[in-house]
Amino acid sequence: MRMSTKAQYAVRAMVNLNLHSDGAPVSLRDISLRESISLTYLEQLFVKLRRGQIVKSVRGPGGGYLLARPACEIQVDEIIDSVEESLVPVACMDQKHGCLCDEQCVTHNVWQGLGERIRDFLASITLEELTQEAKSMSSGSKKRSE
Amino acid sequence: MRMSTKAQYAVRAMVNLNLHSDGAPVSLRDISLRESISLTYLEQLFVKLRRGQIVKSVRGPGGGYLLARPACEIQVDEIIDSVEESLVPVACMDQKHGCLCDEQCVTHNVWQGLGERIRDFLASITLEELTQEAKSMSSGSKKRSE
DNA sequence: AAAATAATTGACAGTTTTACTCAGGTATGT
DNA sequence: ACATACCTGAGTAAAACTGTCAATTATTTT
Repeated sequence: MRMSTKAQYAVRAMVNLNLHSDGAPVSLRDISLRESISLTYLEQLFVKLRRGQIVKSVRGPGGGYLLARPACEIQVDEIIDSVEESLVPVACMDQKHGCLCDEQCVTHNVWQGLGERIRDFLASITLEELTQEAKSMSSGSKKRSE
Repeated sequence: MRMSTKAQYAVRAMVNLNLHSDGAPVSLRDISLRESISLTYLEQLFVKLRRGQIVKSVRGPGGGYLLARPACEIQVDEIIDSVEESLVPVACMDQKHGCLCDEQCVTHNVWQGLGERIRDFLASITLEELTQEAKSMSSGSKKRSE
C-alpha cells in the first residue's frame, strides 16, 4: 500500500502556497525554492490542481497561483484526487465503470470498504487545518502535535 | 493510492484455502486451479505467508498448507503485512526507524493518521468473516451482499 | 531403496508506473 | 519589446510490479 510522492508533493505545495499567500499570487518558483521541489515538476502538478478547481492561475509578471476557494473549503482528498488517478486501492473498481469481476470478487467488499475509509479520513482534513498546524510548528518548538 | 495485486491475490488465496480445508492440507496446485493464479506465483506468496506465521506447510505427497491459527484469529492486515513491504502509505515513515524528516514534515501527521485508519480497518476483518461471506455468495444467488 | 509428490529457493525477465527533465509555447504586466 | 511566469507535450531513466524458470529439499508411497 503506497501513496505516490506526487500526492505528497501536492499537499506540501498547497500548504506552502496557503502559508505564504497574502492576497497576491504566489509563483511556483518561490514554492520550488522553499520546498525544494523541481520547478518543472511543480508546473505539472499545478496544471492538474487548476483543472481540479483547487487553484486559480494568474499569468504574466507578478503572476502565480491563488486558492480557488477559501482554505477551509479545500479538503485533502480533493487535492489528491486532482493529482492522482484514484484514491480507491484496487484496479477492479474504477469509479466510472464499477467492478468488472462478478463472481470471484469475494474480497471486493474489503477493498471497497477500505476505499471509503480512506476517503472519509482525507475528506475530514482541510487545507486550513494543515496550514494552522504548519504555522504552530515553525513558530513554536519543534514538536507540538501531541 | 493503490493496493498491489500481490496483496489481493494473497487474500483471495487465503479465503480459498480456508474454504476448501477440512483438516487435511491443501495443495497450491488446487488453489492455483480454482483461483486461476499461476502456481509459481502462489509459491512465492506462500513462502511469505509461512514466514508471517499465517500458514503452516506440510511437505511430501498429500502435503500442502494449513492455517497456522484458527481463521477467526487471522486478520486481513496480517495477511497483507506478510506479503507486502508496508501498509503505511508513505516511505518516510518506516515502522522501524520512524520518520526521518524532521522539520518539513507538515503533512506527516496526515499520512500517519491515514496509515492508522487503514490498519484499524483491515485489522477489524478476519479470515473467518471473509470465508463465511464467500460461502453465502456461492451457495445463494449471485449477489447477496446488499 | 526408489519414485513420486509437493514445498522451497533464488535468479531472472518483460512490462508498467513513477518521477522526473527538456524544449518549446502563450499570456500579461512594465 | 521584453521579462516574467504560466502552459503543454514529448521523452527518459530508474524503480516496482508481475510474473516465469530451473533446481533443490523433504516426505510419503510403493
